[in-house]
Amino acid sequence: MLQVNYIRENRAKVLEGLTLRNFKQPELVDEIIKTDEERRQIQTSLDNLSAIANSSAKQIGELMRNGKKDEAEALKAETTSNKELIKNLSEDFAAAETKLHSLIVQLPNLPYHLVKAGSTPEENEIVSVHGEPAALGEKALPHWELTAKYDIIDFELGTKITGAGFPVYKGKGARLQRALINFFLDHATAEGYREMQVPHLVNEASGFGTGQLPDKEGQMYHVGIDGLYLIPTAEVPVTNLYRDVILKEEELPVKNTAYTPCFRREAGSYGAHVRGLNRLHQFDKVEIVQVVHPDQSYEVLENMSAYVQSLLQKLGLHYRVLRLCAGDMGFTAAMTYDMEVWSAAQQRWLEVSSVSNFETYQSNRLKLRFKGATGKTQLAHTLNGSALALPRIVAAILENNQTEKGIKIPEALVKYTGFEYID
RNA sequence: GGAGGGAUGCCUGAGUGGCCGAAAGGAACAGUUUGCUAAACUGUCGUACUGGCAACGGUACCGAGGGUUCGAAUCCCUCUUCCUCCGCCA
Repeated sequence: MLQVNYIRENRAKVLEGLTLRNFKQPELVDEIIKTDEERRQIQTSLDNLSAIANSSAKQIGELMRNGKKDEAEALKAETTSNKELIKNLSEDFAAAETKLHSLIVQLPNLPYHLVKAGSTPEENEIVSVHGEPAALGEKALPHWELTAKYDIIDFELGTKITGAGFPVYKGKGARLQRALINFFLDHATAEGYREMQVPHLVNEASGFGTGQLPDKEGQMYHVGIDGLYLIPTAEVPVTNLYRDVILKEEELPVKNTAYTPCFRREAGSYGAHVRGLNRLHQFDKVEIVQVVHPDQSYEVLENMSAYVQSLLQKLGLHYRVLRLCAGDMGFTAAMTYDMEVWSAAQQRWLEVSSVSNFETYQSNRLKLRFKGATGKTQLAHTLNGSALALPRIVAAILENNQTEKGIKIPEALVKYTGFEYID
């Protein structure tokens, strides 16, 4: 959520940023400024009236203590008339705040200056490409055939238990999942992230804090009876750990990592592109999250990107790094790098990680601040990234590493799987 | 699930209708003193909105939301959460 004061003082910049994003309702900005103006006017009147009421109440107390009952009663009568006014103004004030909030929540984050205009995935910038595509013969199979061939992932079985998009991992398939989770977690820990285990269901306040609510309401599974949501990513619980927290400056940067399953409704996406492991309703992911000093957040973003890339390199995957264009970025991000691995059998790039700097967009919602040497509290910057999301990594490993002898497990992973081939 | 007891500032903890944005102690920070460390002494020490060029003010907040009252940390209602006991259970 953008800060009202910032919007008020930087109207032109805000509009410019929104335009870059192709934001459809720039008129919201002026509406926000206008509502804020009203809000402040009401507050001024309300504060003045309250000040009078407070001093009257004090006087009445004074008079009572001195036994001047008549005078006290007279003053009481006078004050009563103010009450109605204060009550009305308070209601107006609350209404203005609610309105302001509901408006400001509709504005996405502003893109960082390096982010280019654009609205479609095709307009994303390719920052770099690493490795070579695996050279596969004519007989190369897509992963959904490989998983059936080696009986390691069962999509139909999952359908019976739950529905489409909830696969069952079997034997070496299950073991591969566990190996990847440990591999990612071990590396994150070595990189200085603290491993956390967090709830997989979150309340509404948490959903709001990281920006899933109210924007992406329909993307999350909702446990209505308890008012809870299944997490679409560990970002939600891990970042919300710091909701309503004022950190000491020396506690920064905060670096946490967590493995969680992720649940996404993915309403309305069907077809060839979502076959197999390409898009699931439940999948596993290791996430890295940082809370940092505003001066450092872009440096940290680069570090996180480099870290994620180091994982892809260790797994021997051909990948590329994209800087998302303004219109393709998530609502809450100021800058995002996507990492995509090459799926040799499908002949397409698969997104396996998204690393973003949210600047103060989340921290403003979360009230996540730090107190600096000057004693001033200010909003921290938050960042997070997948490191990594499993299904598409699995898809790429299966497809790119298929051989006559079976699926060859990447060298770095063998000590985690305990086997070299899936056959 | 049932019964009872709590929730106050960074921490401990006082406060049961006005003089309380909140005692006291501790921690932390700054300074004085000191050969160094320690101790002692002095000062600072919540958040947010808002008025003002500033100096300096105003308002709100004592788990959350409502209510009573001229006036609420204090009384009433609802909710959340923690603790103790009972029941159930991985």
